[in-house]
Amino acid sequence: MKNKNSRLDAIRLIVSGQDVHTQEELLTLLIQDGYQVTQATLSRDLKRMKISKVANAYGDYLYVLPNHAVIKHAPAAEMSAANSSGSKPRYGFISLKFTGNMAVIKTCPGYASGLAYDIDNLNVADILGTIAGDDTLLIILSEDADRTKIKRMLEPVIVSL
Amino acid sequence: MKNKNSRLDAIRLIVSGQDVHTQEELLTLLIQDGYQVTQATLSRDLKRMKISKVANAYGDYLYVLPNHAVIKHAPAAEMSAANSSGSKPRYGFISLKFTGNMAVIKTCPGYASGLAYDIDNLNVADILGTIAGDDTLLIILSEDADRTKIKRMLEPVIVSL
DNA sequence: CCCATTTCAGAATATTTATACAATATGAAG
DNA sequence: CTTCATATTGTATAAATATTCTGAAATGGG
Repeated sequence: MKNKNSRLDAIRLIVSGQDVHTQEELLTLLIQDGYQVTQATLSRDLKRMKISKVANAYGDYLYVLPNHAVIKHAPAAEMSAANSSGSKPRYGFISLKFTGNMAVIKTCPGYASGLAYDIDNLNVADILGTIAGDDTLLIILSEDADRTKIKRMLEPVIVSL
Repeated sequence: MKNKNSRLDAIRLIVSGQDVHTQEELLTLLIQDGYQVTQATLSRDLKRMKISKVANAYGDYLYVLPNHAVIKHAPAAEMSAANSSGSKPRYGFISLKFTGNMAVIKTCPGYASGLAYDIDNLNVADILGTIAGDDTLLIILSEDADRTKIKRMLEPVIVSL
């Protein structure tokens, strides 16, 4: 409840789940959750996570996670690999589905970005890139990617750590 | 040169084409272009256009256009003035790969959105749309797109390493 | 034309956010 | 165990940004 990483997770969760207008407001919410911080630290946290303040349609300013341009969910998923082994998911992982030469991962709100980062760092040759929304993560595969192999490669990031 | 809409266009152009760190900086650039404004007006303009300030890797805050996942319809003139847009090359470019009817461009962190904007402005008929994340850019190609041709069309906006 | 209404923008200022600085902690290397 | 380096944070404050208040200009009936 008190180390930096858990605080960053908490911020992501709060920002993705409710309207936060100022850093002071976020500060209050975090303190209610038992975190002891100051505005200065929040400023740095938000900078590190690239969370930014943008106007919404009603003229308010809200903090939003990066890449809030939503990636449309793949329509007809033809294959689901969700929790095939019943392992405990990590990073809010919910499901993995393939369609065409893409994979779509659903996560709890706010977690797609962090998971995308981990997947990028796997440096799997058949994963050409990832794009993260708030709770959806699109993975672009190479043309000759093998789905079973991809699933196996992703397992360490999804299940453990 | 002096009405509101032309100013908004000018702001979009500046923000998409170069690094703007503060509203004061943007103010200076606009004044150089012959616009007479103040910081207060810029604050309102940026709010209206949902242009926001985000951290770029290594410490800077930059103003960026809102994330866009624009799928164009009815491609206008056939690559008419495609290369007439005065976009400068983006130095964040890392790699370009094709898969199926898509292309994936990897960039340095934070550069994908700006590059996507430039590519949209190329008005290449075979590029149906782009989706930009932070350091990854997805280009949706028409089914009969010619990869060599696409590469050639993209040359003006990317810098080969 | 005249008045009401709205849009727009500048100056001043309140609010919000970023950072310089100092303190403390952590850990590696000798 | 020291010493040096690095990381993290709070305090205080600087810097940046949003807004209030005001007035000028446009708009639009009647």
